[in-house]
Amino acid sequence: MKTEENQTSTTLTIGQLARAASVGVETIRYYQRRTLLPVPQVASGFRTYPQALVERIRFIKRAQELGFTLDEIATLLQLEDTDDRIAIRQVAAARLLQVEGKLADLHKMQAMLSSLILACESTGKTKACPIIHALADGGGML
Amino acid sequence: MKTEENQTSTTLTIGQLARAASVGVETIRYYQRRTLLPVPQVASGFRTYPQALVERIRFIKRAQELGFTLDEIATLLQLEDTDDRIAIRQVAAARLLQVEGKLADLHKMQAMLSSLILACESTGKTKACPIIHALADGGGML
DNA sequence: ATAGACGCTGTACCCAAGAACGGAGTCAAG
DNA sequence: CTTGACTCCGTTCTTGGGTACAGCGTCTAT
Repeated sequence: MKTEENQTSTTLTIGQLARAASVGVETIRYYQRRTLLPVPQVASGFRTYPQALVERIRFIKRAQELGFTLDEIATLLQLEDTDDRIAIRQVAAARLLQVEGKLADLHKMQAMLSSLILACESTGKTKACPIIHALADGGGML
Repeated sequence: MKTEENQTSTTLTIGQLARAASVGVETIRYYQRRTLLPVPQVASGFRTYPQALVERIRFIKRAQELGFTLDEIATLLQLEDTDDRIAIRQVAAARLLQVEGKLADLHKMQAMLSSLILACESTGKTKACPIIHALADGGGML
């Protein structure tokens, strides 16, 4: 019988936890170093991890998908317990602002790139390539 | 009389070049290592840089503002001489695709964050904070 | 009892684009 | 001739989020 199915079933080894949460073992250790995850103190031999940590890791991963940094996520995890809605919203709002700033930057880049490509396609070879030209002396657009 | 104004006026020291192009001296050396900039071979004492390099550095900086990596910029600088429009457009188009991919990601993040913040503001304290809740069990949105 | 699969600790490495530093050489002015 | 500013060269540090070892200990099935 395999270790996997035997083990009291309420606790996991780090490898089982990693597989259950679809991350690498090294990732868990890294989160422990960052104190995003607790390090169970068991002293004898190997550590045993409660299954609740699977959800905690998923929390972290979902927050990352929304662009939160691990530092911000650490804050959110602390706020999770206190249910301090205002502080939680502040973290989320700060993140939203960053996202919107980045969006604005990228929209500008998109506009310039696509217009330069278009200009390059429709310009005859008599003139210098508009893309290079724009970069070389940034005539107003940049 | 200061060194600055004396110096044959067609060439610059690395520090003057850096100031003229609004970058740090270290940045110029870094670009030299990356071969984005030539290293003038002068042998005796200090190197002297032609003023044309100011424009070359500005080219690099403008391209960076459009999100090109230094590797892509190195390619563009090579293509500048050959005027190979098709290759230039390929580089620009590849960059545009990346920008658009990132834009799509950020739009999703923005939508989720703003709806979560709104939900959190309008939810009474009887229920768990929707932001935390969404991260904790990702009910469909994530 | 032993092989092989895991776990533990600590350290180093990856990416980009520089920034920062230390020690030595050089140059111009007073 | 000394001072101060600059240059050169090489090396290390930074940020974020991990990954990859190396060298050991431990657990478990056979």
